[in-house]
Amino acid sequence: MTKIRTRYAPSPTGRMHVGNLRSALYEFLIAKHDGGDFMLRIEDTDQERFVEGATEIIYSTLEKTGLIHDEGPDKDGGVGPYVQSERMKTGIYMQYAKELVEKGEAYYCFCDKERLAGLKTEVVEGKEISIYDKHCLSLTREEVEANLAAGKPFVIRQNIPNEGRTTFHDELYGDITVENAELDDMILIKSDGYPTYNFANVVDDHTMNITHVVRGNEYLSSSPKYQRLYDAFGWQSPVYIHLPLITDENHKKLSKRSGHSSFEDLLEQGFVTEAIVNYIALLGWSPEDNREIFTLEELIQEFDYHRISKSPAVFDIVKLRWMNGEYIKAMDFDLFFEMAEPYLREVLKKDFDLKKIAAMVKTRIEVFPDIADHVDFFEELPEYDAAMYTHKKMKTNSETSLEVLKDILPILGKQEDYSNDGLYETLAKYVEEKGVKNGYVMWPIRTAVSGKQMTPAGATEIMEVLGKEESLVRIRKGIELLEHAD
RNA sequence: GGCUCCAUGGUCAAGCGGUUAAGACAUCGCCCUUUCACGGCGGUAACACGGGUUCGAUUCCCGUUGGAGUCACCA
Repeated sequence: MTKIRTRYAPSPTGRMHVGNLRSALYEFLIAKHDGGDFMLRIEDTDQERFVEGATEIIYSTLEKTGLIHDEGPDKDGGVGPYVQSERMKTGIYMQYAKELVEKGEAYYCFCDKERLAGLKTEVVEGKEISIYDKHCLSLTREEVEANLAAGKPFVIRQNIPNEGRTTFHDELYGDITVENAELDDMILIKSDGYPTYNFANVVDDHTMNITHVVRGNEYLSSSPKYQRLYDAFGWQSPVYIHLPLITDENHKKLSKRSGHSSFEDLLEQGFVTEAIVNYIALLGWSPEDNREIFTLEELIQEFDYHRISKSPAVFDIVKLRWMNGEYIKAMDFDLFFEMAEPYLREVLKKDFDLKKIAAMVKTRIEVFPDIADHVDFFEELPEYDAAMYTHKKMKTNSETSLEVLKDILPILGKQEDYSNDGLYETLAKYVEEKGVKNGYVMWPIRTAVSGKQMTPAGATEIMEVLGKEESLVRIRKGIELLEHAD
């Protein structure tokens, strides 16, 4: 059995879409699970769509996610990716295209844009399709030579007969057959001399000895054309694995409009790389057991492409959030603090013990930006309503709270030890003397020092962070508020 | 519209002829608790429809319906 060789073949047109990231991940996993090789090939044959810096985004994304390619032309002493515009310089694509022309499997076409536009037909409102009419196929060899000699712009088209049918095999979807008449004579070489994606893809996959072509199933319908290309060359076609689409909540192909369609979007929204990779791995694939949390290493171990699903999967940001929360909870504290600090500093300008606050918040957030809502009250006591002092279960209301706060104010005023433990001890004593439930006194205090319905910690922990002075100020404010209630 | 693919709860999904049809997210309730969250326990919720095949269909076949993808000198 030969080694599995897969490739990720993105075009540098912007940020890395999660659909593409998943393709890259599966291509990587399929190869690695089998001890094979994973290649990277930059498909930059479209000069118009090329986006400055997009190639760098691809590199950095793959590096961050750990999807490191194995092989490629030497570049600065390292393993570079294959780059089509570089390969183009060797004339490889044109050479192969001409081979097909010789075989009668392709032909020169000199039709201009206007003529092509005339071929378009509107099939349903707003949608138009165009099938080339093989006009230039009838050109004689002499006519072609003459046109070429005259420097007339040309493209090279694949010659697909109008008769018969073409079948290809997909590992997941099985045999798929289409009528040749349904297939358009697609362009192989563009008038600027560059190959089209379709053609470069076939030539490169073959010359790079790719054994498993893994791609999104939006390519399913053009695969018969690829198959005909392999057949025309007399090449053995690779194993095809078409991946189910990732859709948005409306079951449409995930697009930029969803706002979280790219890896970079997700990072900016406070997701961690490992959680993103983990979640994406599970969109369209599931392990034999019910496990959901996987490291990349574990995925390599478990990934069996036969278990890839055939139906599209909705990208569920809510579940990703949950998973991200799991990763944050499991994260080493120092690393967590490093990542959380910028978010903390954004809302906390005063001199707080950020580590203590970070620890409070670690198990309660799903993504880093959640931090702000949890901790903003430390910076400044928010406006709040006296009704907040009423808690059914704690059996508290404005009156009981006022009484407790008034009782406790002098006690806390004398208190020197403002550590969580020290404060708790003092308050516990008061609770005991009074013969009430913990919450009966903790609730009003917590409310007074935070002004919030929910906080990341209890009353004493909050006071510890706030310090004596600020704690007392806030309790006095609470008393004032309650006295002027009604 | 042609062609192609897909079809188990709201979402991700297990299942591959006989099951009380798993599990996770979300949702709801209870417990825990110095509030909320975390955690624990439990509940609601699914085989699109119609024909076959079979002793028996969620599972196999056909059709219907529904959804998606695709139909460029873009990838």
